[in-house]
Amino acid sequence: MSRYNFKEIEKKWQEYWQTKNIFKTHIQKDKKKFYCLEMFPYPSGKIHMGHVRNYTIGDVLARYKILKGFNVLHPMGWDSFGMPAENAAKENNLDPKEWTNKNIKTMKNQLKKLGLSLDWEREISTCDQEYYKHQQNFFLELFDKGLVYRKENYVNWDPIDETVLANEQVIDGKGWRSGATVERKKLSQWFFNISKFSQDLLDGLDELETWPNKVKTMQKNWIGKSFGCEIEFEIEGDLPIKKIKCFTTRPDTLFGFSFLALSIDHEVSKFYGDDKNFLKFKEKCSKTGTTEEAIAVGEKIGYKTNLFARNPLNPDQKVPVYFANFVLMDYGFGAVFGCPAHDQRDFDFAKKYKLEINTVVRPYKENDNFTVSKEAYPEPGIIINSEYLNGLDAPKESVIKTIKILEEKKLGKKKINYRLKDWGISRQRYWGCPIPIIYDDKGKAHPVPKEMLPVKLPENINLKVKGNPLDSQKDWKETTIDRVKYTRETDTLDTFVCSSWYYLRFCSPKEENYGFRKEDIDYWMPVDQYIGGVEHAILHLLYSRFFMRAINYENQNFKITEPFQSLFTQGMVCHETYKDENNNWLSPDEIEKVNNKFVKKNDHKINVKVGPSESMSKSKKNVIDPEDIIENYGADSVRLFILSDSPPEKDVQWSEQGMLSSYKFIQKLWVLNLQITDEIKKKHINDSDDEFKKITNSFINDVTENLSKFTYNKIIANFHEIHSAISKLLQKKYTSKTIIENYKKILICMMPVIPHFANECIELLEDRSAITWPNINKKLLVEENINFVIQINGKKRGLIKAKRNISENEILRLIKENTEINKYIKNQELKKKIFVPNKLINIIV
RNA sequence: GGGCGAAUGGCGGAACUGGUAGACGCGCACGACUCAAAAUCGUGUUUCGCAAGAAGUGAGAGUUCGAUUCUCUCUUCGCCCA
Repeated sequence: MSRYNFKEIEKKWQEYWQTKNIFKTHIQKDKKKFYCLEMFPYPSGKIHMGHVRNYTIGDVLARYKILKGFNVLHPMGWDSFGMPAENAAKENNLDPKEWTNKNIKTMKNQLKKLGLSLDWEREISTCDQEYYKHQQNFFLELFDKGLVYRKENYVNWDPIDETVLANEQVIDGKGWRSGATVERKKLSQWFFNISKFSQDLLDGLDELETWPNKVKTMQKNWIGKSFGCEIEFEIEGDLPIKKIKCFTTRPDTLFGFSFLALSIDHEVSKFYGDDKNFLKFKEKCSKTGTTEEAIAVGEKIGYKTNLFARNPLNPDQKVPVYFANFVLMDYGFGAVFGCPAHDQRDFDFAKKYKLEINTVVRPYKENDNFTVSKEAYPEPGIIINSEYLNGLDAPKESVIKTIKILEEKKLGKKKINYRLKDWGISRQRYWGCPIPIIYDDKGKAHPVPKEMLPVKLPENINLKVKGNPLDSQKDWKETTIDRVKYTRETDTLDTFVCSSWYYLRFCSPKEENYGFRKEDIDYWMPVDQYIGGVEHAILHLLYSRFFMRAINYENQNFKITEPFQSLFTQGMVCHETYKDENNNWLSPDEIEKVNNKFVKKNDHKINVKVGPSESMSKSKKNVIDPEDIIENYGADSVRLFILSDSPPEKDVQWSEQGMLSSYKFIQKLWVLNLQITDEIKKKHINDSDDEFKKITNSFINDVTENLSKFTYNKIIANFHEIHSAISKLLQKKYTSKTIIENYKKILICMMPVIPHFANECIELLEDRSAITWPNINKKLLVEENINFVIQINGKKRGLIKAKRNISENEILRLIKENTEINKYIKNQELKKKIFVPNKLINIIV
């Protein structure tokens, strides 16, 4: 019997799809569209198992929708700007562009070997000037709309490499490459005014019914809407500052006020520029780190000014004003009022500087004499020691009431605050999209005239210079327009900008004059199903949602505001980890199993410690190369395995045995296929065609249902079930018509998962009827004979085979006849019986 | 510290609105084929028990005729934010 030759057959179909341009898409107004998009990869060199999983999940859906008759847009491209290219180029003396394009070529080949239903004619690459010129144009559009601005902002500065570091490049306060202590440095940078859309981005989440709740909650928290009040404190002291504004969500605790804390960057700080002690304090603050986390964990320290703030609700009370390291300039107004009794951070601060701790909220269970002693009480309760606020339910009633009082006295006003900060888009790097801005000799920023776009990234430049390479590229940096000299902006755009609109570009990948054509957007958008890793739950998705709004702002380019109708976040691919006796990581191909023990290959004396299964990563050496697997087992087997063991949203454990078993299963299906084609040639008289039909029908039903619910792992179980069901069926005799008809339907159901195999088998059937997703016959799903469950006192005591819609009395009669079951009831009083039609009866005795 | 989620055999995981717990796969055991092994096929596989039977979905309670599913308390783990 011939084995299934996956190499030959997969190659055959992949060539067929390519040469016949099967997956090429264009607008067909008479057909329903379906836009299936997976997050495009960064061309790092080779595809990894995470890609295989992501793109297989998407491909199953895309192929299913094609079979369902949709006009499916399923594109792929490359998120090709970014630091790895620049780093690799620096290390190996290469051109980032060459390095990137080489990787793209390799990875494209690998993706093709997976047999994905992609329209490669729509391929885009963000480092391509045909792509980024439109991005520069969008930047200028947003600039014109006032959604782009420049301001001074702090960055992580590596003083040795003279470069700006991203947050993830700062490890324990040190530069990842140089090891130098990272400094805070102020740079003038460009920002997108995303915070203008805070409320809109929050409201939009409600529309996204099919997004995972987890992602929506994460976005909600990130936007961080809080309801509170802006209070102006009167200041006493010898400075020209007479008022300081501050935002609080708990104005109701004002009677517990005991200090006012300011950020070291607050405008008041400029009056302390000559104060040596303050400068020392400021330096100490910058050492504790700038991230919010570092501040939360680190010691709370303060610097006492000679100023005092008056309590607006209690004007006789004056409290000291401090600079404190835990107050951030970005949030509120860079000033917070301290209420130690009801905020742990304020409490710690008050203890340290021996400030008053006045209890103004008591727990519901306590009486009015309650005082805070060992730790702050931030929970809800009843207001005490606060004159006219006493007795109010805090914070529910008390906050609203206090704001009302403050507003009446013109001391403050209601305010909604958002945690979401504007999006800093300047990156001091070479390998990114140039920002289309030029500066005149006075340093004023001007947009590059649109007809001069794109601002091309210069090639063949020296990356080994310190700082931003573009900065030292004089002939590029200096430019003359209309005989006026300008210098170019040397920062490039955050690569998140590139991925914020690529889904629009896929609709019109070849359009030259603008980023997209309205007609294309109106037809294809929104993305019906977006699939990717949960690690992009906040930034990428939020930025994309912002970008749609920003492009649409002031000129309605298109109707929709949300780019991704549905979102699916898949889990990671994990693998066991291995270490030798010296705790060095070992890769799976460096070990083997001998006598039930893992030992090192080539040296069986070395025992291998098996660690927990963790997400595949090069550093832990627990990676499996998809290319090797495809080479050895074929694409269909890999696709089958990557879907089989776990639900797509959860992590999946890679297992060599599981992989092998998927491969074997395809071989088994092939054997079955040969049997069937053989059977078709014989001319039987029908034995029981209905049974074949029925089994096929319920299989179609199961697969269709599992497709719609994304429970792809259960589809693989369905495949196994149908395989064993048909194997049994073939022992009976059927007409070839029955077999062809039903078997073809089964193969069609397999097409989304194992397309090469299923297409080959269908071709061998030599049946001319159309290939479309089979319909489900609802009537055939109803079983005539059922297993009726008999429970005595809630315990299962037996099954009775019965006809559908059997009556209660009939079942009771059958129970009486059944000695096995009857023995549990005999001689006992019948108290109650519960009858669930077609399911069970529970008899209580 | 806050938010969200999860916990089911030796392992990955099924179980529709509360109604037969353990589908399907891996692993394991036994059998067939073979001189033998691999491959393949077949049978079995929650635990205890020879059996009848009993127990059983992280722990403890509650609602219910009936709970993996609903409610409460706790434990552990994961993710995100701080």
